[in-house]
Parts: sequence; structure tokens; C-alpha cells
Amino acid sequence: MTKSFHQRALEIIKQIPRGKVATYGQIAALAGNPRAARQVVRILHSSSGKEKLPWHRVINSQGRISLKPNHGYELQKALLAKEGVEFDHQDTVDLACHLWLSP
DNA sequence: AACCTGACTTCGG
DNA sequence: TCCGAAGCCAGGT
Repeated sequence: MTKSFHQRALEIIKQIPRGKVATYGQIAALAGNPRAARQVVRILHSSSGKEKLPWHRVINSQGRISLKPNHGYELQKALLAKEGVEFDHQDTVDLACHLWLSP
């Protein structure tokens, strides 16, 4: 384990396939720290603009978008919908069908 | 160095 | 089922 949590999380996020989504906690756990969900958020903030990350495929454990309206919420929802991810009447993603299962 | 904040998660009422 | 509070970790001020 020479890579930092940051580095591993970044690699994991890049592996999320189109049409699938992952939760912050899931990514944190895969990167080696189940409690680092908030750090995943930081990583997206620091790299989403520089690295080409599928940040829109990362949502909270409820299958909902955490962003606030007019602050990225609509954009993320649109990007996901464009990839085939469906939302129900409660703006919730069906994790049973769209949650990414790590290899 | 201390304090604050955040695209979270989980538990209890 | 919904809302509020507490817990965690790292980076920014």
C-alpha cells in the first residue's frame, strides 16, 4: 500500500463504468477507509475540474443527489439521465439496478 | 497550531 | 417515513 487514500480513491472513481453509479461511502471503503466518505468529496472538488472524473456518477448512500438545486443538482441529474440512469418520482436512483459492483 | 467547513453516514426520536 | 444530532477525516483559512 504505497499509494495514498487520495490516489486510490481517484483510481476507483475513474473505473466507474458509464450508466452506473457509486456512493461516497462505497468508494471510501474500496479505497481502504470506510469512514472517509467526506474525503472522497474533497477529492472530487480538487480533481473534478482538472482530472476527467465521472463525478456525476458519485451520489450518497440513499441513491440521491446531495447537491443543491441551481448548484449542480440539475446538471448531475441530466448527465446521469443521459447515460441511462433512471430516477423515480422521488429523484432517487434505483441502486439495486444502477449501483456499480466493484470487480 | 487551532478552528471551521464539507457533494457523507448512521442512529435515535 | 422524516428530521435532527453526533461521528469522522482532511484540507483551507
